[in-house]
Amino acid sequence: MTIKQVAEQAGVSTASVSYVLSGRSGSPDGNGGVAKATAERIREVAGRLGYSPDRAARKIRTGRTETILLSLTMLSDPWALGVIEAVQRRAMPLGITPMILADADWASVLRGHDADAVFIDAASPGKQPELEAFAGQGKRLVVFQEELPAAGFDVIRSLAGPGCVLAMQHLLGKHREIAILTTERSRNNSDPARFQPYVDGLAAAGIPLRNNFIATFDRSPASAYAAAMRLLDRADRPSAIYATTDFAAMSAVNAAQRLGLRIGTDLDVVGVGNTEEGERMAPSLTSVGPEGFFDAVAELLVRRAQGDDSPARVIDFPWKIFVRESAP
Amino acid sequence: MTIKQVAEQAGVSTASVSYVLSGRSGSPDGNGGVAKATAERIREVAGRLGYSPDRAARKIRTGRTETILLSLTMLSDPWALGVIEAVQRRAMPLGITPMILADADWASVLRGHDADAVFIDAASPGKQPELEAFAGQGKRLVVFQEELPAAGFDVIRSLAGPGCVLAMQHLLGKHREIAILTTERSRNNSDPARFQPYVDGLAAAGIPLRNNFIATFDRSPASAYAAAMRLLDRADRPSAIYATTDFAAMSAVNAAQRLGLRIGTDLDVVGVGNTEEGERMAPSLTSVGPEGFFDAVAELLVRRAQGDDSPARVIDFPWKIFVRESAP
DNA sequence: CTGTTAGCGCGTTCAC
DNA sequence: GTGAACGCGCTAACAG
Repeated sequence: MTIKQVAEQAGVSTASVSYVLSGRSGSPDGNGGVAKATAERIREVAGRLGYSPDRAARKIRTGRTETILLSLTMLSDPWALGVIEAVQRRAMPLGITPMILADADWASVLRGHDADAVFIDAASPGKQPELEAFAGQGKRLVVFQEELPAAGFDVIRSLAGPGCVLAMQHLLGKHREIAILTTERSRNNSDPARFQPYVDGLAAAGIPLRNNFIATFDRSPASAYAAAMRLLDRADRPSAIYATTDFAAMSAVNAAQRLGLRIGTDLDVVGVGNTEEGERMAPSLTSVGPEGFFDAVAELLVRRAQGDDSPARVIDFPWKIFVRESAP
Repeated sequence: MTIKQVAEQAGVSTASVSYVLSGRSGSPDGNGGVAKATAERIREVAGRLGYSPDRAARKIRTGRTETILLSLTMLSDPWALGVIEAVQRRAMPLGITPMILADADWASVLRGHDADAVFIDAASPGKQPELEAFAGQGKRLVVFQEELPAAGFDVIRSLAGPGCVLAMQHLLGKHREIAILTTERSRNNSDPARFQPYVDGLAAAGIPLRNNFIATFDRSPASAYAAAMRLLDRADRPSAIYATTDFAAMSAVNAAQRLGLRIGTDLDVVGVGNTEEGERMAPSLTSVGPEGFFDAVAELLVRRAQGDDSPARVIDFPWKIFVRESAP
């Protein structure tokens, strides 16, 4: 089905078909200077033949793909679902399709695939040159990262640092045996916002750092569960766990329950991210997080996808603590 | 960065650049009849300029996008993650990028976006004409569905029916108060494979069907959780729950635990799908499911994406029951 | 006001 | 190793 076949069937030129179906240019009736009757006939034929323009061909001329790419590292994380859902809701009504790239190397994919806007949820600060290069090629990026400047691409961040301080303060009000469940990356301080508050919080309370109270996991729920088990399945287990993501906190709760520990009594757990899933689980999860974050991401992406050319910005979100059953 | 700029810089024609960089056609050295030295120079220039071909332009000529589209209805379902992970693993090494379409109307997206192969995880039988139309346009579809014939598109199914019979038999060995947690769609018998075994199983055991032992949920985990609560939070609660997905079963376990019920003692829960998450949760989930399913899906998709033109097939997977703690 | 002609953009590939 | 046509849709310029 090409535009040419539609034009033939309708007895007009391809130009007329294009004008009518893309609704661009010319008169405000949306027919681009084509008589109403003709426009109607064209639409009828296009409908009958099931024609719809080849996006690739269109892209070559217009530079637009009507697409937003979401590069998400950990799809199993409710955080990712939050992003997807918000973007979906905002973009679909405008005819923009959100495509998800799971846990892949965004750099290599971005090289070839062109979306009108791209969201990247995990870029180490070292990738800044690469990101700048893409931005220089005219790709519109929105990067979720806590340390990068807005060097040609938007940076959206949510100040996890102060938020995590709140989480630790909450636990320190009742506990001294506090373990941390975090990612390897975080632990190496390539992402200090979530790890440092643990160290500083203990130090401020005069509690020494214990190596066997530090457990790390990689991106799979399985490994978070195993890491939590390592912390809990022994005599000198901690009385509280500070988990650097909600999903890890949920795994910790599962592990604790498996061991017969009562959450909120034998063990307090605090997560980071304040996801809906955490709020809903039993027991509900105490967590720190931003408010309105997903909608802001969606809003920004859609604006950029529609060609907003204003200077790149850094957008911050304040965090607060949501106290629930897992750490009363 | 276009092919023309690379050609200029290297002092050759665009044809030579294309031959070298796409590695197609002609001589087996992969240079398409371009001298080694020239090929080297071209590669060097392309690398220096950071060139990479525009996929849209390439698609217009070759008809290939090097892309597989996965239309997945419920990303939060571990089942979806299983599909993604398997396809990722199989496709990436071949330079094929899997793109995910979350919970969207595949029909409208498919109209415009062209992937080399498309996986659709939820198509009601009524959509057959639409699917056939797409297949007729040369789109390669793989549909996960239990009733459709292979009408121009591949159908992969896993005989949930017999599997669910196993699940019910397992519960009927110990219980008479068995509730079902299922989707609205399933209940209307638009997907009888998972619902009918419940009805038939009870009938065969001479147990009357009770309307208040039937609870339905839609695609969100929240609603599965709420549905489970409706079943459990009352005096005449069932002693076992047959959930038509693993993710619903997990929600039921959470709900039961919140109510203080002991899983495997006060309440048995069986899921459908046999997901890794279910296996890992505490208590581990008894479930029925196929073996090797994800890899088969990935294998088929990749073959189709690479142009396999053999007749469309229906592929079946036998199911078995995996007995674990949630229903010993 | 209605419609067409023709060239563009980019990578591929046939014929020389 | 190259020239040039090709595929598809968009749109400026032009003609009735």
